[in-house]
Amino acid sequence: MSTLLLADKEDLEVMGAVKRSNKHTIAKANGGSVKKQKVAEKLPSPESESEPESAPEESSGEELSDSSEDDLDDIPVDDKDEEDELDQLDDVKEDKDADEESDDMDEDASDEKVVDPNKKSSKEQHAEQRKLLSERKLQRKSGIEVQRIKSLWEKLRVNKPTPPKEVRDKLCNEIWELSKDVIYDLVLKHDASRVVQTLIKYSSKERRDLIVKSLKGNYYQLATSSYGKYLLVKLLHYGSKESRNLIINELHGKLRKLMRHREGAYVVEDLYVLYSTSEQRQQMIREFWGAEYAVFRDSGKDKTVLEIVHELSEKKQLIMTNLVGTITATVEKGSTGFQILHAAMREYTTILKDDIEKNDKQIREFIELLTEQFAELVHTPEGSEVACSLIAMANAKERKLIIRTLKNHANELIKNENGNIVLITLFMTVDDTVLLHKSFSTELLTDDLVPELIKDKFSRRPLLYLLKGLDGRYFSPLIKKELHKYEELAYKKTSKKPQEQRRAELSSKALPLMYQSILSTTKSENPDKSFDKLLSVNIAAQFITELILTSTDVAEVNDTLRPELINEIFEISVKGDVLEDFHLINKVPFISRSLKALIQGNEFKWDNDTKKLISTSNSKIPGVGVEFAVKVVDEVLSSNKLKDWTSGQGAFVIVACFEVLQLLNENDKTKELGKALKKIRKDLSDDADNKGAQLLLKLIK
DNA sequence: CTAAATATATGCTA
DNA sequence: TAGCATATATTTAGAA
Repeated sequence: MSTLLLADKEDLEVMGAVKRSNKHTIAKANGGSVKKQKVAEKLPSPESESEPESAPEESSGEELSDSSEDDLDDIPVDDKDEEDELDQLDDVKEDKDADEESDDMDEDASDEKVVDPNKKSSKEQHAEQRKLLSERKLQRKSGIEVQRIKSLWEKLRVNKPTPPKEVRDKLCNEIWELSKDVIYDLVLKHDASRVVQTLIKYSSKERRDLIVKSLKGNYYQLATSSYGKYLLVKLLHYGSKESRNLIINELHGKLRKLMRHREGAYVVEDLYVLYSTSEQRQQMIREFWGAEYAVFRDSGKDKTVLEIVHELSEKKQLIMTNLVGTITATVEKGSTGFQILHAAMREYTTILKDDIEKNDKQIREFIELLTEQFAELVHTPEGSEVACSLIAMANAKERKLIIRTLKNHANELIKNENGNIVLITLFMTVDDTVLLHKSFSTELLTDDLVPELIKDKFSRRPLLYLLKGLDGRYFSPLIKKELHKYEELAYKKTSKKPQEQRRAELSSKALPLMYQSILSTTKSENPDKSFDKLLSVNIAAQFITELILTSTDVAEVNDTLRPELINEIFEISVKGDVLEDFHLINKVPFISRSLKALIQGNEFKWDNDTKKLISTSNSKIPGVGVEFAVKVVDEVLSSNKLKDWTSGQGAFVIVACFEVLQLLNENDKTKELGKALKKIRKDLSDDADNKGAQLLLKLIK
């Protein structure tokens, strides 16, 4: 029943701290799956109604009979009675947790409702029962101590006002004196283990270490206990390196069993994700290789699975069987989201990839096992790696099924740091571009989503891939290498279509959708979703520039969509008074770069060797390049704003225009601009801090 | 492309 | 042991 009785603020603090300390990598990704689940379990939604708290007589024995700990038999009932009076808040939570946890409870609860009106009349019954139970309680192991400790604890844990430190320390010391010899009798009981948790929280390092030592030999039991597991997690959280090491080593060899255990699996997951060093993680994963590694925890140390597998061929079969056994059991248990499992899967996948011909049967089976759960994989780095590798090795039919699963999670997939890589892998490997487009592009490239997607570092990546391929500007060498590996793997068997053709097919379908969605913001009623808000975000503006500079043979884009978008940008960032603070040029420094990019278009680029602008052989894109430069110059000159433009960031825009015009021998315009610039030469030289202005001076010499 | 900035891991000191 | 400093990897910005 109530596994989560211990969920109080302390637990949440632990989780919070934990999340923060891991924000960059795994835990963050994990937050999406495992962690969140747990927190959700612990924090029932406030709106759900609170059940009648006092447990009715009937519900006592049965619900506990399924509990594996004999020690626990009748605790929850009497505890409940007590707790009701002592701490209503907590109990509301607890009862609800209990409901979620066990069906029996639900039934009991609904029974109660019927009885509820009679509650008052049963008061005496209650009193009687309470007496009975407290007698029984005293007979349990260390019963007397438990009673006294608990009453002390009640004083300690009141929250408002929090007891002053001296009082707290005094209470802690008293509790410690009472409990130090009977720790193990306490930790498996739900309320008593809470006492110990509080004790740990307020204790010194030495005392914590003592607690850890006194529980030596009992950690497996603790991990598998519904109540003890929280204590164990607290020990890990507050414990020293040595304590953690002691616990990890004691659990080593039992991890596989723990992973299959309802409670134990969570402890192992926490241990792996939050409380172990990378070396310890490797050690934990090795245990999944097989008995030899479970017994000798250093066996195979500093070696990769592949190295082991290559050493002895008979080991390969054994390790594979062991790995897939644990993985299958855990997946079937419904814990596909566990990160430690993802790590095990990665090991297995590494072996599979090693020889896709010989491992064909296992590959097919593994893919089948995971197809329906694919969305659970993609949020962790390891899981994402597994997902990408499997997609690469899957045949057309399997890919189709995987896509069907992922389609339902397209939004989370593209936004996630690790998930977006999976989407790109799909874009790079699946030949059926019609299916891809239907499953993802039409889902994602909507008026609502696109502005969001292009503002985000991760979610814009798949879109950028469609535009530019694996451009080094947006894809770090590491990621590129990874993606190329999947690509290579995919082309060994399933994928046939030339990469550029695939991307062209996808992007020609996606481009109009992107344009339309971005253009829709110019008509948005909501000021927060307006076009200029979008342009004010650096990476969004950058994306829009890339979009415009992507050449295509889609007529709709060339004839209407692109000109429209260019015009919107022109209206918003070139027209108007550049001296005003709210003008985009002043508000968003990046805009001048975007404009410069548009002025240079695909036709020109800066050559770092000759330190000059040169023409490129790229196909010209209508509306940008010199065409845009002329448009800007005309606007600036005709409205007499040249001086305004050259006095700030805008000067770089004018520089770009001048260079482009000069290079193309557009003599009339160049002369016109040059003349105008010479007129304000003095202003330029006065503006010594403005590097753009100084560049202009050099140009008109 | 390079330099600066930032994030991350690791070691060290009080 | 916590906080700080240092070394190192990765990301981001820069304006000849």
